[in-house]
Amino acid sequence: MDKFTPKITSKRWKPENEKELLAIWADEDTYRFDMDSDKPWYTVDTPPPYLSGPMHVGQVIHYTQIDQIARYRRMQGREVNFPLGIDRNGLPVEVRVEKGLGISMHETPRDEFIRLCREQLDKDEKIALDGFKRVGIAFNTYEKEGSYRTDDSNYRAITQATFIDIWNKGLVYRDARPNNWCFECGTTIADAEVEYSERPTTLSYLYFHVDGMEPLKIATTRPELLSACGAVFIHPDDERYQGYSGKKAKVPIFGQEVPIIESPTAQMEFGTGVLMVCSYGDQADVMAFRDYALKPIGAVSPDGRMTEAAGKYAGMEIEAARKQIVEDLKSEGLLYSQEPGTQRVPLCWRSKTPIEFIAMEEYYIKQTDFIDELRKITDETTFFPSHHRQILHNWLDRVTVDWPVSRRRYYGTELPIWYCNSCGEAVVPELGELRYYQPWKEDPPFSKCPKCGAEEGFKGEERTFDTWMDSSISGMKVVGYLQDDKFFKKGFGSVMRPQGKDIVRTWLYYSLLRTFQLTGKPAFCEIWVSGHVVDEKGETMSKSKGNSPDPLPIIEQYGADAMRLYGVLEAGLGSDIRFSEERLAGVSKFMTKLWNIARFISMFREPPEMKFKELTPVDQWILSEANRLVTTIIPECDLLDFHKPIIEIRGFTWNLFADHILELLKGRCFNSEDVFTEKEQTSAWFALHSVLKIILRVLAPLTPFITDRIYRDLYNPNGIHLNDYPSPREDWKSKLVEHTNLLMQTNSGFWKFKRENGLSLRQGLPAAIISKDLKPWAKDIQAMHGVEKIGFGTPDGDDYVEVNLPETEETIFIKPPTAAE
RNA sequence: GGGCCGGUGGUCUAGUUGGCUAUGAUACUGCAUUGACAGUGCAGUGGUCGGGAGUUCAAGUCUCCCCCGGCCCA
Repeated sequence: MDKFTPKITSKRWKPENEKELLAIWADEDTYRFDMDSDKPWYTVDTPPPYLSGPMHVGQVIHYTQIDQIARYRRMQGREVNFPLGIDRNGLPVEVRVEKGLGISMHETPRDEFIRLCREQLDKDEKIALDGFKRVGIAFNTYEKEGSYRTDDSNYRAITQATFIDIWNKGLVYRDARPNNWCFECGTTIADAEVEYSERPTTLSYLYFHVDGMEPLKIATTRPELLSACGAVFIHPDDERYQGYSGKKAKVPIFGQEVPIIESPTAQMEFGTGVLMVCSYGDQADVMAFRDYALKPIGAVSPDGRMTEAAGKYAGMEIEAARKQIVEDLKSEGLLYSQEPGTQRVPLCWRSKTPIEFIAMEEYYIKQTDFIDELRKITDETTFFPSHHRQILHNWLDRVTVDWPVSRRRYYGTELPIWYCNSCGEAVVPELGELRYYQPWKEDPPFSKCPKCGAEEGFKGEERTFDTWMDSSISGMKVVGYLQDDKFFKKGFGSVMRPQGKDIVRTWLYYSLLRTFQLTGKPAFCEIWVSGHVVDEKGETMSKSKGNSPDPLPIIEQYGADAMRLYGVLEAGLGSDIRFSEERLAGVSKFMTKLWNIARFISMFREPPEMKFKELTPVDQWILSEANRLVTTIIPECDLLDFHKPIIEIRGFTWNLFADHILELLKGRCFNSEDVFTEKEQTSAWFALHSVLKIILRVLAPLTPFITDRIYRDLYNPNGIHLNDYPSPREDWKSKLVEHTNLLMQTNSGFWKFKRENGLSLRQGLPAAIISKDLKPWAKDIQAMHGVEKIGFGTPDGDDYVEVNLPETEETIFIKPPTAAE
C-alpha cells in the first residue's frame, strides 16, 4: 500500500506559495516579448493605470481579466506584446501635490512644481507595481527598460511629434469660443471630461418689463447672469406670449434692452415658458448666442469671480453674487416667487467641481470631420462583447464641436509651439528626429520666423496638452510608432484594446480618432469592453464611501488565483461585478479541490505516451469527455470572455472528474486485489495524468499560480505558461460519452442505496444489476462500489432492491448484504 | 425625454433558432466518513423566471405596454 505515496506532499495549497512562483517567473523571464519570433504577434494595449496610491479591488479584477487574455493568446501560440505602461500626466497628481503641500500651482515655480509631482508619482508607482506583480499580471517585464511612462521624455516627444504631424496636415486651429472651464483646475476641459450630477437648486421668478405690454415672467436658476443676458426666448406655439416677438425686454437691475425671439428651444412646460438666454449659462446658451449672432457678455472670469460687466457685483464670487442679486431683486419688487427644483450641474471629471462656460483662446483639433469615418471603423472592428459597440456609437452621435486640447496646467506634455516676437506667428518645429520640447524654458530649434523672416526671437508656449493627447496614442507607441519602423509595420494591425466601459468616450474614442488622423487606419483589431466592479449593493466603490476594501490583505488570505478566478466566475464580460468577500471565499475552495485532485493523481507515476486505441474503453471515454470540454470552451474563450468556460471547467473538474472518474478509477489504479491487468492499470494512470494536464492548461491563463506549481512538480520543470492551450482532438472520440449521464446516475443510485440502508460506502454488495449500456464500465463499477457479482438488464431473482435513476428511464437492482455480513 | 444593459430560489448566475420536471454555485438543513480533499461526499428545503396583455399545440425564451435598477446622453 505504501507503494503509492503522493509526489505532492502538502495537503493544501497556500496563498503564500504564490510568491515563490513570482520569483521564478521573474528569474526565467517567462513572459518576455521576443521581437525576432516567427509566431504571429499580438499586442495588448494595456490601459496605463493612473497612479493614485495602492490598487483597489476593481483595478485588481480589471487587470487580471486583461492578463488572462494575454496569457490565453500566448498559449495559443501568439508572440504576445503585453507592455507595462503607466499614465502619469495630468491633473490628479497636480491637485494632490497642491492639496498635500498646501501650495498653489500657479504660484509655485514651474520647475519646482514639476519636481514635486514627479516625486509623488515615483512614490505611488512603487506601491502600485507591487500590487500588479502580486496578482500575477504577466507584463513582458517590470523593468524600466521595456515599459513606458507617459511623462518620460520619449513618450512626450512622440505626443509632440504626432501633434506637429497633424498641425502640418491642417487639423489644428486656434479659436476663442466658450468652453468648459474648471475653476478648481484653472483650465479649459473637453466635453468628454465633463460629468453631470443632479443637485438641488432654487428657481427664481423675475419680471422683465416690456414697453406697452404686461411684464414677462421668467424663471431662472442663474440670476447672477442677468448682466450677461442677451435675449429672451419664447416658444412660437406658446399662446400666452403672442405679440411679444420682435419687441424688447428690459433686464432687471442692469437695464439692458434685449430682443424677444421666438425659438423652439424655449420649453413651454419649464417655469413660465419664457427662457432667459445668457452668455453662457449652459451649452444651450452657447448655441443660442451662436445661432442668433448675439453679442456675448462675459459675466464670469476664469478665477470664478464676477467681471466688470456685472457692474456693482464685480469681483464677487458667483455664489455670493447670486445671493446679493436675489436680495436686490426682492427689494426692487422684481422677484415675485421662488421655488426649489433640481438642476443638472456640469462637473469637471477630475476635480468634481462645477464648471462654467468661459471663452478663452485655445487650440483645437478637428474631429467633427472624422465622425463618419469613425462610425465605419466602429462598425468594422470586432467588439467584445459585441453590444458594447453601441456605447461608442452613442458618443459619436453627439460629438458636434472640435476638441480643445490646450490646458493651462504644468504637469503634462507641452505644446511644441513658439511665437515670433516680430509678427506673432505660431511656429512648430520641423518633424525629424524625435525630440521632447519644453517651450516655456527652451529656445526653439529654429531662429528665423518662416512667415516674416525676422530673427527677433520667439516666445515659448506655456500650455500643456489634454492628457488624452498622450494616452490616445498608447496603442501606437507600444508597437514602435515613430521609434522603430520595422516594428511598427509588423505590429500595427494586431493591437487589441482592453478597457472599462466608462472610458469609451475618452480613451477609446480619442485613440481611434488620433490613429485615423495619423495613419488613415483603424487602431485596433479587437476592442474589449468590461463592466465595473461595484460593491455588494451595486454602488460604485470609492474610498470616500468606505466601501472599497484594500485588496492586498484579501489577496494574502485567499490568494491571487482565487481573486482572479472570482473575477471571471462572478459575471460575464461587460456586466458589472458586485464584489463580495464571502463569495470570493467560496470560489477559493476550488483551489483546494484542484490541489487535492493533483495530489491524488501524483501517487501514480505518469506512464510513457500511450496510443488512444491502446487504452481501455473506459479510459477512451474519459479522454473523450475531456476533449468534449475543450471543444465546448474554445469558441467561448475566443470571445475573450472566460465566464462560461470557467463554469464548464469547474463543473467538469469537480462534478465529473473528481466525483465520478477519480472514484471510478481508484480500484484500478491501486489494483490491490489484482483483478486488473497491469496494462489496464497503466491505462488508468495514463488517462488521469492526461486529463489533469488538460485541466491545468485550460486553467493556466485564469489561475497561473497553482497550475504552474503543479505542472512544474509533476510534468515539466519549465512550467506551464509557455505550453499550448489545449485544442480539440479528432482522434479522441468515444461513443461511450452518450452514456455519461447514465453512469453518473448509476453511481448516485449505489450511493443512495447505501445511505438509505445505513451502509458505509466501503461496504461490499453481493450482487447488482445495471443497464447493459454500462457493460464497458462493469469492472470499474464493481471495484468502485464493491459489487461481487454484476449483471445487466433484469434481475435473476426476487431478493433485489429496485433503485430508480432520475433523469433516465433506467433502474438498477441491488442485492443487499445479508445480516451475517 | 432618448439610448444601452439588466431584472430567474436568501445571494450570484446559465438557459442558441420557443420544446420534457428551469442550470449551476453559494448560503441553509439532514445523513455519511480513514487508499486526494471535513476547505469533503451524498441528499434535501427553497423559484408567481419584475408585472400585464398578445402570438403559439407549446413562452424564462418571440411581440407590445408598464414597473424597477444601473450606466450613458439630451
